[in-house]
Amino acid sequence: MNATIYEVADRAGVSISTVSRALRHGGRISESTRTRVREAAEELNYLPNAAAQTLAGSAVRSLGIVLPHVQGTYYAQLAVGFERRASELDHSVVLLLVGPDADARPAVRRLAAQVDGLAFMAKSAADDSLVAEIARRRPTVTVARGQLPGLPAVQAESERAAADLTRHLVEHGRTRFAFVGPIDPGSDIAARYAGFTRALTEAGLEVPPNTDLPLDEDSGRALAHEMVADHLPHDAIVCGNDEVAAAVVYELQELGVDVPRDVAVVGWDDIRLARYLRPGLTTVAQPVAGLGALAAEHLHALLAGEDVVEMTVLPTYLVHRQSCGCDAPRPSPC
Amino acid sequence: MNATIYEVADRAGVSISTVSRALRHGGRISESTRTRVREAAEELNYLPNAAAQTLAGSAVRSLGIVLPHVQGTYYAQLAVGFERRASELDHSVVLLLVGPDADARPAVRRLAAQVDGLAFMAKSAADDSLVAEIARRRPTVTVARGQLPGLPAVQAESERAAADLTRHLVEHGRTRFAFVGPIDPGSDIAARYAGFTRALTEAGLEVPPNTDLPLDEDSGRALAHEMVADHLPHDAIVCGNDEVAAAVVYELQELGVDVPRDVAVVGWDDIRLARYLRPGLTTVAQPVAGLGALAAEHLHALLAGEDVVEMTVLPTYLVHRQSCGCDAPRPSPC
DNA sequence: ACAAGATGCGCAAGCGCTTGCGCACGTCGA
DNA sequence: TCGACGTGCGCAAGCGCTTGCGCATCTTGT
Repeated sequence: MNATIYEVADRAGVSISTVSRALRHGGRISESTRTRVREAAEELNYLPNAAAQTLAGSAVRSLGIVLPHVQGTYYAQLAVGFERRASELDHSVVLLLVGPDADARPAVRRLAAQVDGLAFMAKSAADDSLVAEIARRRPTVTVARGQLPGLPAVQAESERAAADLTRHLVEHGRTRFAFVGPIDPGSDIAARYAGFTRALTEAGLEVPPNTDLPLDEDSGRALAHEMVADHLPHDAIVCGNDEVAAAVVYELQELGVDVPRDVAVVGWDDIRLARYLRPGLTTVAQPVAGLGALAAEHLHALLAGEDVVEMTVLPTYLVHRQSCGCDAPRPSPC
Repeated sequence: MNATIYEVADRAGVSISTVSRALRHGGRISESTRTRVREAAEELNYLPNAAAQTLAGSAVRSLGIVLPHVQGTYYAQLAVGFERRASELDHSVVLLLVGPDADARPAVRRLAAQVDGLAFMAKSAADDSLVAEIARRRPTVTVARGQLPGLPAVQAESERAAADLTRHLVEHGRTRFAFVGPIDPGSDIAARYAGFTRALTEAGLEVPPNTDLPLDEDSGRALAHEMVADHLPHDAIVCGNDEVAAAVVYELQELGVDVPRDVAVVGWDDIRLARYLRPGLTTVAQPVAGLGALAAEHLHALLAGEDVVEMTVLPTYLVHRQSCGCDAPRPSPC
């Protein structure tokens, strides 16, 4: 294991420069030498040391991606989209998951030392000051986490979709709303909450206080129980993601509440299983993998010295199923 | 951006050795010098070049993980489990996703050059010969993909759980079975199919031919339609994962079939949404993140020169919900 | 047959860092 | 007062590789 270029050179009876050239962009090497070198490399299980290659200037670029290690498919899709595009662009990707309570600083710094550019995804993984610190030393983009001055950001349209979604529920005759999700300023969810309140205000409805519940299934279950205990104070629940919405729906049903008749529930993300719930979950589809891919592209451009637009917003769209009160799947927004 | 240790040394008025020592395991440096160096580093936004550090012998170990870039939460959990443990053990993790038709070889080789050890997850990402080739040059473990001679493998118990699951359905009075999933020799799914056939044989029931359908939702939908067209040739469907099972259930219901009365359907993986389906999906829970974590641990041990047991099998357990015919959730296996 | 160019290869510098060794001081015990 | 240590730091080697440059050797045109 771990043969070096010297051993390969020895075995092939050439110099290390020849080995290097033979194994790479192959300029000016005779065919016979090249074969000899290749064979020697093969016999020794030679694998060039990537650190040395990098140091010596050959571009083995790698990109880092940091995200919270929460459950759910959202972050996974982000990572997948990023990796796919990064691979196509010939970058390798280093993955860093950050727990909610862990101190991200040392880990993120180590990552930054290791990669040529980084993408910070979602608010929770690293705070703004950390991101700004890193951005001073490496090309950096943010994804779905609001904008920092001077940094390219990519995110999905949220405010308008949330307003549309809320308006749709208003059109179904709903009047007593609740919103489930933690509202970090600058986050995606905050933008959705803004759209939510705007639509309600425009409809002349009361804007409920922000519940500020975390986005997990326990919240959903708890909310359902609370609602039933309070004799259904709401007739429409806008959830921060589909997992929570699923939990709310399920638990309401268990407690004998009819969804959507008594309470409409909508989610966000359009996870794959949203369509298999009964009622089908009305939700907002986001181009999650697209966000990841775009982040990779921006990093690539940044590394190539190109300028990158500061803010990219990808479109989202409503997916009407039944949990909002629609009878059947509809092909297009009402 | 990208200040070097030389510039820091200049600015602090010391030699590069002092900078290196001051910023690291700080042996034998006066406090005043150390502060001066730190300040200089800070002002220059200095980040040590990881490639150089690696080359010079300081252990910045990184582990690679290669998996198919299929949808679903299974691989995401594997990756998360791996990353968490690897981080704890002070390894960074490089992620490589391989498409089903893409040629994995060059990408995997590049990855191998870049990391100190690799984990291959699931059969589809890289074939045995590739894995064997890489294993000759780097410590390697396989996860949920069967065993290769000489390589540590970790996987979840499959055969027995599949047999238990099948037997459970037999106890519910089911007699006409089908199995959904591609049966690559040596794969997890193959082991499950083996358990499935064993249980049927032991029960004196007919073993259906292997449908060998891919594990996606289209397969599920197609199967449902086919079954209805054929007047329900099966009364129990054992699916290779929960996503397929969800699709089968949904589509059967759409076609007016009662699940589980007319047809029982069970899945595998216990994805989070399995419990929110109606009927709740009976399935097999696997310690997926645990598999990933274990792989990271094994790699860590291998790099430390320790021996690692060749095969580790993690326990799985049945999760009884209603889609098998059970009336209500049960706390423990029947 | 000979200069001019093409071809094949080796030399050596250098990428940014870590670390063993040794030198110059300062401190202490006798 | 002097030798024996301890402390703080610099020197320089070396990690494994890439690549510009230059030197032979071979090919080609005339």
